[in-house]
Amino acid sequence: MTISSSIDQRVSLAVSTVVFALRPHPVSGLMTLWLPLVRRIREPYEGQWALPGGPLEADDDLASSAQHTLERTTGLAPRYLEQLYAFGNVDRSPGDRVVSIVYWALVRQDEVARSVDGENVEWFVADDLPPLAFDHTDIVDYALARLRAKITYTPIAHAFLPPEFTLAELRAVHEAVLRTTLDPANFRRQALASKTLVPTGTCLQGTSHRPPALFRFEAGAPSPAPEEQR
Amino acid sequence: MTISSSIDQRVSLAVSTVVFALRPHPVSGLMTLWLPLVRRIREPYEGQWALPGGPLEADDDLASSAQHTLERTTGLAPRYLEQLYAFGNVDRSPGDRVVSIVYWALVRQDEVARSVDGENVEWFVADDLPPLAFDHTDIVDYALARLRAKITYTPIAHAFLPPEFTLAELRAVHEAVLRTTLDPANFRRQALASKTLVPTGTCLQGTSHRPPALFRFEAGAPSPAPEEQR
DNA sequence: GCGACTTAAAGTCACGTCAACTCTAAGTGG
DNA sequence: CCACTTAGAGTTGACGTGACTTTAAGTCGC
Repeated sequence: MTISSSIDQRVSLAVSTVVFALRPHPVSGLMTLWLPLVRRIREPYEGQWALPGGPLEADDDLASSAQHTLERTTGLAPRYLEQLYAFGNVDRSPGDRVVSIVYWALVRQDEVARSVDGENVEWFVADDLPPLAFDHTDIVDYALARLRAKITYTPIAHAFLPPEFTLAELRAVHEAVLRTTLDPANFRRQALASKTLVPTGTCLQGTSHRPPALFRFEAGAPSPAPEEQR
Repeated sequence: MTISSSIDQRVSLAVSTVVFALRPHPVSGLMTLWLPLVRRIREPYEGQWALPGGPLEADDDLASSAQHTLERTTGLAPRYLEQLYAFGNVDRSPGDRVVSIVYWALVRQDEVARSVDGENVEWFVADDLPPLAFDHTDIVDYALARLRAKITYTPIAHAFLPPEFTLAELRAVHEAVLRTTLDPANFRRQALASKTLVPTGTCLQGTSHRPPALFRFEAGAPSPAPEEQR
């Protein structure tokens, strides 16, 4: 950056977001990762599905711009937002060059309901997407890999959950994201060892069978600064 | 990105690089991380040190642009280059807004010699820098953290070394980067267990005392794609 | 009210990894 | 030939983890 000179040729700077949410799979009924896509209303790739995003806004930081654009196009307000990568290859977009700074985000289930807008926003199963515009398929694959890697060593799963939750619910999130089954006893052990869980002291009532204890996440900044990446 | 519109307000897109090399510390003589800085010749921050970089080049991908700019300003051709982060807060630069896509790079010792250009490029000890222009101090701190994290779980240390090297040399790189001493026996064990080291069969001759075996790194793509991040 | 059933939560055990340390190998120099 | 130095192999104990077992605490059916 140092020597900053203005851009002469046509280069657009865009901000897009890969948003993940958990919903039951339509066929299997299992909890599955979904993400919202926006139908393009102009060339190139008119009519195809693409990640929600838009041009960088003048008065907004990068993350704010991602949030605002997301709010405007899909009505979503994610609980977790982190920069993913900057994609800027010359040939990634026909016509003018576009450099996209891509974020990835997590939203709670109940947020999903607020988002169903018009016909131009739709949710898809993350591992079974239609062909996407631009290089967005690669971007989603990368975001999926990041999510799956990061959930194993950071407490981001809580972004999918309500403030209070049981260990079984937390485990269900991990199982859905990672597409595996996890041993309940072992999961409990290492979840408690991580020290980020605080027992509320209360138990979830009204369940059949033994009532599970409720937990809360330690009040720590869940906002991902550059520093905390790996 | 999806809806690409051109940038109307003054927004510059720059590409900068944090370059690391290993040289002996001037006082202690220990191997230490150094990095090249460029003296700014215009406002803002005229006269101050800043990361090498420049505006995104029209016909280059992001990484290529970083490489070319680096070559032009410092004469360096790094052996490892990976995207670090995109910095784009509104207030990070006085005057026109600058979004910087920052890379980090590793160069071999012998590359350092080729780089000493004019008075406007100088090498500094990475952990003891003068005040830098813009938010470049934060950027360097972040890059340092990334390097130190990544060297523990990826074989990037070879970017500092000649094609053939001994385990002691490899360990010296790790020790210099992490600023610790490492147990030679344990380091050997896990270095060999990682399967990325190939013994050349030969030993380094001419040393006092027992000659150490020489190793080579497995011929694998050391180019960092988005995929291989953590 | 009692047993069958289900999930929560704690405990056990074998295995693999790793840090700390010791021991042997293979050279050099006096 | 011995002292010295580094390379490299081996040993041990602590710890984390996967697979599994056991006990706790509730509901439901009869």
